[in-house]
Amino acid sequence: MRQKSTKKVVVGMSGGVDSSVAAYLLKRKGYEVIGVTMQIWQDEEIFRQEENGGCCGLSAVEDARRVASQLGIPHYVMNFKKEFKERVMDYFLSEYLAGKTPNPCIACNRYVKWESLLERALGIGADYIATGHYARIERLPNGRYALKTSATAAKDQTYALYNLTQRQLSHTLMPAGEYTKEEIRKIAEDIGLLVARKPDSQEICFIPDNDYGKFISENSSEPVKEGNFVDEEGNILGVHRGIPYYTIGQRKGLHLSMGRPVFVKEIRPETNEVVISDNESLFSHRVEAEKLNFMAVGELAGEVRVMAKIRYNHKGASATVRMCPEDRLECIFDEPQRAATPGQALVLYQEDGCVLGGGTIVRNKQKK
RNA sequence: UGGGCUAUCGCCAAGCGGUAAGGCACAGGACUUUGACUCCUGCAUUCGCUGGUUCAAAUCCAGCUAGCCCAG
Repeated sequence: MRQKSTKKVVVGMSGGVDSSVAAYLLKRKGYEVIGVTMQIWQDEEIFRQEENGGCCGLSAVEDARRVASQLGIPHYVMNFKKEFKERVMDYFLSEYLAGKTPNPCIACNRYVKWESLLERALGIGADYIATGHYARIERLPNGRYALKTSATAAKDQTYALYNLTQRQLSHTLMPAGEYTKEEIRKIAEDIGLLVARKPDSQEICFIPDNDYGKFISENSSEPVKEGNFVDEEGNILGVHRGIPYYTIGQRKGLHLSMGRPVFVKEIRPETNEVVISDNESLFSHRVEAEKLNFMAVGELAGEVRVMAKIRYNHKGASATVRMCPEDRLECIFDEPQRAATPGQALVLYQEDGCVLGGGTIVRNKQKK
């Protein structure tokens, strides 16, 4: 008798298991669920039929539609290609050309899913949007909303969501965060979802062959130019294929036979140089971040002890953070971390597993 | 055109008469729902070329070729 006003939820359905089960769980809880699949980059014209027997983009829509029908919920396809192109792909290209290493999933979450999709959902009268992300949303005693690591530490996606605002969080549901991946698949099996066994997605969706360099060369307005590999003393070691082909810490694909493994230490877009070093000199205690977003707190006061991640697959390491000039944040790790990379996100966690906040890693000032 | 040295996988490099180490690079796979990293597997029937000695040669001998060095 409690649900006289049923809440309406738009679930972003990718056609995968997680979002499919998320839709199911919400429906079971009594929400009015609407399935929406976002059309973001898929270009129906150019999918390779011979090789795969079908385009992943189209099958995503198809899968989502069939799941929705199985669940008995309406399903719509919404076009977000423009938003995706501008906020994710263009950003991706310009960052790489600037010698940085962006995380497009974070941009996509922030701008496409939680800006465009959320606003459109609210526009059609929904109270929330929901996704299949493995994360939980909590209302803290201080009144703020914060993401909390999912029930499974092994499958936690809060890192890619640190940028969400309070308003966005207050209109978001993430039912998958209460379960482990295994449990989600089990649920899918139990209710007979045809996507139960569908493999997890991987790699960046708009670069199916995973060849970043090629994608950037073909899609950027600026030419990708060869340049020099240099060592830390400035000696020229060889010729590189163009800055977008490299990222900090990278070993493979350098084609440098030095007799010992060597890695990318630094990328210098000003001189089009890629600096090479050994593994040891990739470690550093200090990471600086900008474009901050705070979640569990409104602002950072003084020094705060946190667990910090510098990449998606980072287990996290304890550190102390504090604000520094120009709205930047300084993070000093107890133990030096390997290959902190400009463009990647620095995400901070409190002891309770809530996301304190995060930002984008900037180039460390060279201290001579 | 006198002397000396060296020629082993793309690079470096073991081997010294008994039937081709290793490292780097590279390729494939695993891991990973960003890039990386990491891990696993693969990678010279052949040792500059041509002959010779030997049961047996990358290993010894001769010639040739190439490179380096010293003399010129």
